[in-house]
Amino acid sequence: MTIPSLLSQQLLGALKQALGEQLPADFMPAVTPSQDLRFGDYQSNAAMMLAKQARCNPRALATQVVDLLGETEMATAEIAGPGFINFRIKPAYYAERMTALLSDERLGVALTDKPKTLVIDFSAPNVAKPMHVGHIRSTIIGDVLGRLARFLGHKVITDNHIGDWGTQFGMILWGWKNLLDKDELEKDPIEALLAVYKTVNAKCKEDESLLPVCKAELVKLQSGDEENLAIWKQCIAVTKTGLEKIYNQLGISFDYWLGESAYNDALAPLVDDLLAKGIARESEGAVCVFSDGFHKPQDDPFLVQKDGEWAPVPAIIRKADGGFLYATTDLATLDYRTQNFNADAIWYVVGAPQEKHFKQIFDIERMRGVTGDFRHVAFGSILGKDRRPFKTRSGDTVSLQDVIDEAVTRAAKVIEEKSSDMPAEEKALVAQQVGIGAIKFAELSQNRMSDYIFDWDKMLALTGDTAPYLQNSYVRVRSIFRKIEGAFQAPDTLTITEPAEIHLARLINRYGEVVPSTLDDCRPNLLAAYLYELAKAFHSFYEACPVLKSEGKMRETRLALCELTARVLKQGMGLFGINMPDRM
RNA sequence: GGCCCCGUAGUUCAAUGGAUAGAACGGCCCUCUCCUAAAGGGCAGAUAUGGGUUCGAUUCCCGUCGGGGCUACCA
Repeated sequence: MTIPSLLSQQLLGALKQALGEQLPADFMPAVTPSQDLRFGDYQSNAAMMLAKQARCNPRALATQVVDLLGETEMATAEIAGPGFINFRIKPAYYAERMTALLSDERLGVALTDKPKTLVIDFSAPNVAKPMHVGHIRSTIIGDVLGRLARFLGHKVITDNHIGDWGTQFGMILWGWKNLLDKDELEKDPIEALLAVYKTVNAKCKEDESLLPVCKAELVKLQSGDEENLAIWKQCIAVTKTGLEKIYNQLGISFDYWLGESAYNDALAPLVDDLLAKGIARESEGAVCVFSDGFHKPQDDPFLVQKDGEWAPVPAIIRKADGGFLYATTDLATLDYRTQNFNADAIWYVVGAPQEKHFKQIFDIERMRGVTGDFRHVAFGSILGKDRRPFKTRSGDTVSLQDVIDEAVTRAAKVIEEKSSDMPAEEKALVAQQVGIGAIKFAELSQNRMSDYIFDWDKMLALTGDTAPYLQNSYVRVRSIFRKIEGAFQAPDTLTITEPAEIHLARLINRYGEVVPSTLDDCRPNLLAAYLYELAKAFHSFYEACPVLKSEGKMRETRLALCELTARVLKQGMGLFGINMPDRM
């Protein structure tokens, strides 16, 4: 059990005594880490909240509660300000918990008591288009949510819902037959396909007669033409190979690659079913789902205000020409996941602009009586220097492979400067770990909802609040352990006294609180901030408290602090899919 | 027009309604005969604007200004 939950229980007991009947039945006092260490380790504002309801003086209530709490083995409570109850944890208590952590593989992170079957839908690039920086957010955040959920005991299914059935195939098919450079296809398949697509796209703009020809190719594909199907399959195959290459470099993998095309056969019956149930109806030739009036107009994803009136914005699930859309596929995909995977939670890691789309999808499920923890884990846009979103349609953005290459190159350069004597093979490996780590950490340390401006130097920075900073603290620990004789022996007791030791102990003990809360709100930046703080505390400790030169209990304690710091850093960064090198 | 997101140091980002708003980069000043200086210690510097709710507001509510997104047959 974490320290704040223990404190919360103690506090509840004291509040019950103090307030008796006046305490609300299901009240659980919040105990949170203090923002400023001058106010102790943890604080609660429960007295201020309750005093209002009970109509008493908050400071008086807090004083009464603090008297009841008294001093425990764990902490001393004190009152401050308008009625804060501050808890100061005793170093000996931290020490005691740490000896337990030394033999705990989970380092204090409890398994969830409500395991879910969770499908995470992320990355989802399009076939025949290379991944660009815009795919970074979904890919990295989705992967991390999967790792976190698994670690916490959920059954996780990751699914790459690739765009393999879009209208772009009309142009690609025509281009494949008329323009494709077979040599280029050998060398860099995705680039070759992209080039074809771009060329055809340009040609269509010049020559209006071409577009219908491309559309005809698409229709042929969709009606099962063998030649076109064969080409289409090849496009998917080469794209997948290219994508795998990038995912491998990033250390990311998927349980399934169920693209849009996997749901083709389900679309027509789905629309028929929605029509039969009266959830969808025809309008202007298309089949649409309209508002059922469940929500207030301003919260209704099927309504928009126009000229002072609420006008319908239906979800179209079948076009007037009979074609199906994004929404149709997503509904069919959701059905598949709930039925075949028995998913009770489905999280979509998709950009914020699609918020309305998902609100509609989830609302249609509500109308159909399908329930579950369906979430749109949205994130902000990556902007160009002009503060406008990168244009993905025109294709002139930075490719993900270029970002990776540049990151590794930059890391390699620093390694060459700092550790020129390292074997070449290790240099290459460390450059990979540092470079990729830098990219991932730059993404994960940001609030996922914020837009950010793409900047090479920021994304690939190797100093400051970055992965290499954390990796370096790990490296420093490993370096210490290389210098002691024999393996690390966990001592039975620890004695922490120095401020730097206490602070490090405080943060190590907090790991078990941070990991679950990071998943609760799908906010990797909480864990990133914690890990950075831990690394920072370690670097300070490292400067202030010599380990190898100390003796006896002090040395044992410091070695244990080093060991636990390293374990937390390694495991925490592992949850981010970032590797920690032993040397750098 | 309506709905959603956003506006914090020179720059890029943090902050479940909490106390003196944190970092990083950049700038200035210190620390390597000492476990990896990819480090540590210090200085300067910010909540767009006007109201409201609250013991307390960067956070919640209303208005103004500014940026972005969405707003029926693309994904």
